[in-house]
Amino acid sequence: MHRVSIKDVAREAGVSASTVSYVLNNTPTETISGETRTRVMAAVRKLGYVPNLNARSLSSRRSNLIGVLIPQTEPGREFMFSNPFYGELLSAVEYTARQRGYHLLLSGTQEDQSYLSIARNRGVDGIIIVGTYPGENLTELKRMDVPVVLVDSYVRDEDFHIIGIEDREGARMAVRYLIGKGHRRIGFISGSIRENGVNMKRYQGYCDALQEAGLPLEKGAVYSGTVDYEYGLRAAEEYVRRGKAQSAVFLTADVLSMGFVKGLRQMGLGVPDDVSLVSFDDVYLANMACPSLTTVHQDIREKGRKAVEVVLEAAADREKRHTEWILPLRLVERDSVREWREGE
Amino acid sequence: MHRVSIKDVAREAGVSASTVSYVLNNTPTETISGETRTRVMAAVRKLGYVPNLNARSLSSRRSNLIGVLIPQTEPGREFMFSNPFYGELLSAVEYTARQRGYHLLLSGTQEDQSYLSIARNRGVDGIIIVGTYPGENLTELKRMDVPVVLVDSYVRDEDFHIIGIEDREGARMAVRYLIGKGHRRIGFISGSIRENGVNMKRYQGYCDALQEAGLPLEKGAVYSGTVDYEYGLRAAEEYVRRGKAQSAVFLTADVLSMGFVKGLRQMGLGVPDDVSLVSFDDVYLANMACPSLTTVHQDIREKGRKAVEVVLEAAADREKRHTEWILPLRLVERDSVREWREGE
DNA sequence: TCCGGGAACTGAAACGTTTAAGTGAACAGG
DNA sequence: CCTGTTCACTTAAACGTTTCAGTTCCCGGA
Repeated sequence: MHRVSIKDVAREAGVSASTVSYVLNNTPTETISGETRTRVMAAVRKLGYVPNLNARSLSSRRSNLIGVLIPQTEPGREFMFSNPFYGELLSAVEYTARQRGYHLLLSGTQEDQSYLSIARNRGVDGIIIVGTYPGENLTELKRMDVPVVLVDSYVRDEDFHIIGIEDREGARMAVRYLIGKGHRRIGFISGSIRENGVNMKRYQGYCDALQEAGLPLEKGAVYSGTVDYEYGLRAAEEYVRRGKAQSAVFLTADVLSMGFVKGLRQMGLGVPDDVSLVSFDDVYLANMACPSLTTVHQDIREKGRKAVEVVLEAAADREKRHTEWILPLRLVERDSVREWREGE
Repeated sequence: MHRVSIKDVAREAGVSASTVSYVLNNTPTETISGETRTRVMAAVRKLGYVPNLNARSLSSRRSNLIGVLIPQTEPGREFMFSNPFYGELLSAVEYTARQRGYHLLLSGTQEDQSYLSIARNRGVDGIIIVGTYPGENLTELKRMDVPVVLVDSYVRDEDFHIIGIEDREGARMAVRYLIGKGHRRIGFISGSIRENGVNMKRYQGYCDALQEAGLPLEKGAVYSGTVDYEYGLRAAEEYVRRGKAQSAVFLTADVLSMGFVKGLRQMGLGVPDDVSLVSFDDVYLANMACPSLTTVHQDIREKGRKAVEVVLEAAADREKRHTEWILPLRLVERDSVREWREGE
């Protein structure tokens, strides 16, 4: 079965292949007569022709393809979306890209290199990398001269575009809120706190808030593991084992909260009656949870949309090496915090 | 900046381009000497060469790309993953594909045609379509002579591969379970019940179970809308408005349950105290919910894995026009159902 | 009548691979 | 010494576009 190509259309319409190409890419209208144009389009329709995008990419060096790299949080674990945040972000990215006539080349990533060399040679027009990557790949990335947008990464580099949020400020906002509700001893639960990582930033915000309220920083109030439901469960156990010293907790992701709440419940404790908590992200889950979560809201759709816009702008104008977009945060009050009275 | 091509490697290694190609695709080892092989590999490494996959696809008519089409449930709504089921499925698909050396070309779909003509011309090696599509596209799909796997679709066609579950049987299992717990009046909440659709199948299962227990089918016990959290909320309101006639409810998706539970709670009703419910899918959310959901479990990872395997097998052997895989279901008992005593 | 110039195309090279077919050297068998 | 095989490559033709550089043709102006 012969796939119909541009030549078939040309023959059918009685013109050359290049004319067909010009019509299809509607080059400035003056150079092709209306009559030819309609004849070509008729042939296209009649034969059911659709261009071969591989050939187009090869020839034009544009692919209308955006590479998207999403972290696979644990090696060997299928569910890269163990945190629904990624699903929502991806969804927003896909939607925006599709509106603009782009498709997504999706790859999960463990912390291996392979994904890079692959993603690059599809000839993608740009790459959106979500999350945090070790620095050694970056030089490789630079070599390929393709616009790169780093979403939620701690890396700062003059050759990459950045989309992020005020992690530190957001965390401070959350903890300050708890303090405003009367809490004096506040825990911190997060993924692994690595130098310059997102969790580190949020930890700093946590410290900031305590400090400005003159509250002590307790070593035993900090829990650090992985960002998923299971760790939330474990953190709850640990919290009880350590003696339930804090009346409130700040968690760096909503999924963590989901696990934490569940873990507490299994041990007979309730939120917010026994422990208050505020978390981070405001994934749609946060509102579904019970209690619904008071959380630092970030606009995930906007983040995804922005990522696509930035990558496409940079693709159109390769002079743009570096832009930085820090999206605003706000606290959403729901039902996971209660007031704490002095001496309770 | 010149992208290094196979010719550069050839020059560097002092061989022809085709030799390089043969080495890279490691054709049967006898035909290339070990010495040449190492020299080529050295050149590849030295120059940092990586093949251009577009060119490769164009020439070899294989792309190592799988097209994945995920329904965007509502037009204009970014979150195609409003049902986390899709995220989990996609994740499993991506993981399996990556293991096999394939990448994913992702596109959301409204019920328009455009996505098809696009997906096809990337020269994907196969297409995985999730959910249900109107029939008119199918003839178009057939024309493109590419293996197609339909996941959770009602369409049966000798030219497509099918992966699904026993929807009807699963629903029956769920409702039978409720009956076993003593419930006599049981509601049904689902997305729109269209001819031959998944929801129709589950509705039939619901009817089966009632019938075999000699229970009447009540018109007012059926709620049909869209498969998302919001409709779950609205269904709860409607349930109360109609007089809370049923002591238990079967919902066709976990997200629906999430909304329903929340909606009830807002009106002062509790699950399972006032209403029992069992739902469908066993998305990871189902276990996080409170109460955790008794639900019909389907193995989403397995579904995704199978989809990739089938599509790749079919790509390797174009004689395989049609296979059908119906994955098993089982009921997972959690905390959303309580026993109902006669005359309560 | 000739010339210049624009409109409306066409020709052909290029994009970077794969792969069928071809080539030459080495070598074994007779 | 000739012939046939095998080994280890190389040649060149695709694959289906885009796009630069022509080429025709026609028309208006001098």
